[in-house]
Amino acid sequence: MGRIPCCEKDNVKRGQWTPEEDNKLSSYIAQHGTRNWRLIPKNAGLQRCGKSCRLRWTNYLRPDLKHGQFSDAEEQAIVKLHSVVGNRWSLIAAQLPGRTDNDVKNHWNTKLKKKLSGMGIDPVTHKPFSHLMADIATTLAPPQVAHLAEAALGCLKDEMLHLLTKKRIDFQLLQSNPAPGNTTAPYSTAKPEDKYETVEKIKLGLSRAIQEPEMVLSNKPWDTNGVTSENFAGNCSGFPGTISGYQCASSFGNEGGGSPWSQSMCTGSTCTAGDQQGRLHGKLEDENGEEPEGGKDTRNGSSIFNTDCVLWDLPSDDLL
DNA sequence: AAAATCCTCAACCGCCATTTT
DNA sequence: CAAAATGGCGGTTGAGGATTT
Repeated sequence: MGRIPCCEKDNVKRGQWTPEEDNKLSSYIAQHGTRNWRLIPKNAGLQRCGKSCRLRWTNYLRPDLKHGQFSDAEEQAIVKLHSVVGNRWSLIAAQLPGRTDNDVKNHWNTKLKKKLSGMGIDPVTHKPFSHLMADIATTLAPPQVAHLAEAALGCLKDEMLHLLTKKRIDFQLLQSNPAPGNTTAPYSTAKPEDKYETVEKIKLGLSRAIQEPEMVLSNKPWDTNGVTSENFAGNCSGFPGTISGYQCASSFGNEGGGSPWSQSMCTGSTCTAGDQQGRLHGKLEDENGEEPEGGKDTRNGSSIFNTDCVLWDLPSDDLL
């Protein structure tokens, strides 16, 4: 019945590969190829699981792999593709010659996610955080929106505190040369207790917003009283700090008024992962070996955060 | 200079679809 | 057709180097 196990689990070496092991594996594969991973470690004289050998080969030893820094074009491609297919690392890596899914995943998790967050863009949806808040706000009643707004501002404040306390020297320089009209230094005296308080406020605000189900309105206009998207935005715009041009106020309740980035990457409800995922798949099916449009597009020398970037324009009948 | 913290990335884990027996 | 292995994938972990305190 079935097939024999790929390896004896308890007689297998784990952990980092040594240069000797790499040599054995590389030379064996150079001679015999990668037909059967179960047999490869045995035949190559390695005390490794076949799966471990496959990973080592595909992620590190393959001669066609690129090692080293990701270029701007590669980063831009990853961000674009991620906005279309999400965490489908193998699909994304397939569009980046010489990069593995593991490379792409690691780079995303350690660098690109932070870059996007730092710009005020949610790395999951690729929408500005302000748009997400507006989306949520439209489904909540005014009291809940107020709590949510408070929580959101708390989050931003907390993030600013973190940045400012980490980059103390920069902040001190800023204080000695305050920007015109900005005479306040709201975070200069921030104490750990303040930060803790903020976190507690966020938790409280969010839980209050969530724990009022009876106040949720269904398709009911609620902006005649209390907090509206506009005055929520107004509150937000009062926050001393916009992130890379993403003014909270300019995005709220104004789909067309968002950033160029948001327009090109995800424009409100038109950004549906399933739809565009299919488009990518259609592209991957292309067997003529030509570089996809997205690939060319990413090599135009523009920066990763170039606001002119455009998603692939592919036929919608190529859906998955 | 030492300790603590952060960051990167190779490697592993577990799941799922496919393949093989 | 069923059972079990394989291959592939995304998520997670942890060692070790870098940076900060």
